[in-house]
Amino acid sequence: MGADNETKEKLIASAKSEFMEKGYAKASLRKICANAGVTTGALYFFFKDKEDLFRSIVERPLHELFEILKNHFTEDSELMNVFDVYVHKDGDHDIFVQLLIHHLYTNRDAFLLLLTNAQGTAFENFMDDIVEIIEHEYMINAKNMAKHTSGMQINSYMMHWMTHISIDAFVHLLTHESDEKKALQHMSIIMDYLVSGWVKMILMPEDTNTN
Amino acid sequence: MGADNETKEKLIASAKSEFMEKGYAKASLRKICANAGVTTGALYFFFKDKEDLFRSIVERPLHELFEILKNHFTEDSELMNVFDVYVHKDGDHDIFVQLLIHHLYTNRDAFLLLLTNAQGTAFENFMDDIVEIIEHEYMINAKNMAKHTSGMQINSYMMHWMTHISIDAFVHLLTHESDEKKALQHMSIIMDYLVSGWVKMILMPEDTNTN
Amino acid sequence: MGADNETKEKLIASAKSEFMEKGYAKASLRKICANAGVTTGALYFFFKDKEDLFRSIVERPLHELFEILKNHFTEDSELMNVFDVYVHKDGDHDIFVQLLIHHLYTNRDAFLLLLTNAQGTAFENFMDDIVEIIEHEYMINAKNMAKHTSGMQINSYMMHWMTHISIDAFVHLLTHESDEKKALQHMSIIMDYLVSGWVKMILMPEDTNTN
Amino acid sequence: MGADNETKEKLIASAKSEFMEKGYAKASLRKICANAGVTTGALYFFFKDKEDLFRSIVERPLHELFEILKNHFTEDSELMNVFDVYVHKDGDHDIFVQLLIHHLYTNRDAFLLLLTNAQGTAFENFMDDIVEIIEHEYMINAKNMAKHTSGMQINSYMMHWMTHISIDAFVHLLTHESDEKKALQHMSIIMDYLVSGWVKMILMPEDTNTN
DNA sequence: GATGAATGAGTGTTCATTCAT
DNA sequence: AATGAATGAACACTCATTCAT
Repeated sequence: MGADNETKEKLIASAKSEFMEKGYAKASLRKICANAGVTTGALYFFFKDKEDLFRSIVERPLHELFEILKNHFTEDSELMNVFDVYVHKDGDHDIFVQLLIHHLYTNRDAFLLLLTNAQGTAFENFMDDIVEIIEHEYMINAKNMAKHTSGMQINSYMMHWMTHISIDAFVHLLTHESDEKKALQHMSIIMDYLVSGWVKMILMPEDTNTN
Repeated sequence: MGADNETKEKLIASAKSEFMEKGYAKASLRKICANAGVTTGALYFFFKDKEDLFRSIVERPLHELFEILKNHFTEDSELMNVFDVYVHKDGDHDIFVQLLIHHLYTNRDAFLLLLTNAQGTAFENFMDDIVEIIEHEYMINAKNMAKHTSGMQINSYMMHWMTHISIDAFVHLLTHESDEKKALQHMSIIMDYLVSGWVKMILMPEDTNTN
Repeated sequence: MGADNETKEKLIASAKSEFMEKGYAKASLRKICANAGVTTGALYFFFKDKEDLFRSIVERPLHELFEILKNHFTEDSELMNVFDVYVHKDGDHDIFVQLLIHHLYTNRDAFLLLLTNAQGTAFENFMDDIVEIIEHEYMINAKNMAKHTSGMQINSYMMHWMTHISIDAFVHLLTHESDEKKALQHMSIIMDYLVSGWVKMILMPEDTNTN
Repeated sequence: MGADNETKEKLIASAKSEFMEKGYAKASLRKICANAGVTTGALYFFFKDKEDLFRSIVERPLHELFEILKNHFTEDSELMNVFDVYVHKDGDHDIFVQLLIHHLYTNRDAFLLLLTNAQGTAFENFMDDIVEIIEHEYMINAKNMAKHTSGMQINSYMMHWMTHISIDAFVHLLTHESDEKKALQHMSIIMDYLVSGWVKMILMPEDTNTN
């Protein structure tokens, strides 16, 4: 683990570019090996199979992403910010976003792979999974809000969509802006817009008719 | 002879579900034929090749979508609505959205295919293409706005992102809400939010430093 | 038979050019039908199978060729000309060659097909067959000659080769000279050369060692 | 590792006989593999594709043939022999023919493949190519001859035909005489006959009318 | 006479994977 | 730690042919 094998590194580098270029399903292990200058047998010494190779590329960045998310969401009352502009502790939230973006950009290859070339792997629904997790966290707070606002209930489609575009904002950044500094500037503007959305759209008048 | 061929219909139905399940690239023509209860040769009587089979499913709905877009965007000053809330002719725009959603929902299978399972076909960048077209239309008006607003210029990242989430709003609807009526209700809310975004985010202070 | 069917004619014309272009084996019945503007079923109304279609093109010219050869070789002592220059009745032989060439050129398509694109059909050894037939005729006379020339025997390899290049002279003509008149002029020169070969090379000293 | 691979040898042997029997186009890779006792995948480990397999069989013998031809034709004044019987250095020419025949017979399989079963490969016009090359060499000398013979010009059809049957003489040998020793004896006789043809037929009276 | 539809076996080729060495 | 060889199933696609209508 300390002295990582050179062949393994070459294989991973070669795999990254092949997966990026062709997508997981159409990527050829033969070509990955050929470009790494080794034979197919070598690959199978280091990796169980094709999927394991893919996993090896994205696993650590992904794990660390979940760590970052976990840390953020377990800080009490943290999520209130999102809905309650008055108590919006800008600093805290900004630090989280900054951390997130930094992590995404230092592992940009891996995340681009996950987001756009993972069809056929166990990670093919990566973005949906993240959305689901985040949405669940947000939901707790949304329910609190609804409880304190008479005659209003959660509009769950909007909950879902807002979560979706919130995550998607990061994805779009990663795929369209290669400079991390600019990415942060963009995200600052976008965050304000997203917060306004959370405030405006999450609640709707109670309606017994709505299924 | 008058009536459309039954085998062809069965093949298309079988293809739809195979493409949906596996994606274009991993879909097996053998399985499509087997599920349709015919041999592989039969498929090639009706379709030139795999891509032609895919195209047969999405072509007409796609063509009609472009017709709808073309009609909308060639109506003069139409696009001003998006930026200028005062002259927002709600009715007109609503009719357009209604038409669009109706078209998307009456051809839901085809559009889901196009949006999520077209990797490997000529349509694999379908959404990006649409975004590009729409963005180009919006850009004309954005430039007009910028001209009349001293000290401000277009923030092109926001232009792009707003276009992206505007289109994505329809995509999300299609993939998450199966009921057309509810889809319309959702979209009405979302549209207001999107308009607010166009107004707030498209322009930024002129800055000669920004590249 | 009198009023030959138009579709059949079109099929034959289309088949000719497809066979010519691709050779028998790689020719596609589908394409032949498509170019003739009919469906595959129509072809099978007129022809038993692929080989029958090919046969229909070459059969009559081939049959007539054999008639011409038969007529020529059953005229008594005819072949002596070839070996005995003193009794070489130039006129007769020239008329035969003229007739032969005329037949070959009026059915050039068919013979080119037979000679260069019949691989895979019953006619694939067409030229060898002709060589064998002619050689058999020549052999009778060669044996006569040998009988009257003491100490000499037939060199059967040369018999075969001379027959081969004699036939091949016509083939080369057909494939390299499109003008019938010039073909005749060439053949006149060639014939003299061939006759000299027959005279010089067919007999060799008797040798009991030769197997 | 040192010794050539056994499977590869078996595949080549199997391929030779399949190509010989069916011709290139109709030869089945599956049957070649089955007869070699391996699976189709194995073939693709050693050869890029069907054509590469064919090439592997004929490439070396073909290359060496061209070497032999090149060496022969770059010896100065060598070609004059063919036309000028007085300076005909029998010995030299005989050595060349001997070499040629030896090469053809030690690689008989490959050349039979090239000559009779290469339709569909890059080598399908092999004989025509050789004829063209040789004819070009001969033409240089023929033009010299014509220059020194007043009132005479080259009969280019005869040039071409003589080259053709000269090459064809070797082809006929290869296809009809399996014994190399006898082949040499035959060729000795044939060569004399061919030389007489070159002398007699290549020139014709100048005629401004001939196109 | 001819069509339109369908068959079923065949093609060359690529793939992820395995394993003795 | 890595190679070279081989597997066997799968792939998209083409073919000559058949046959009810």
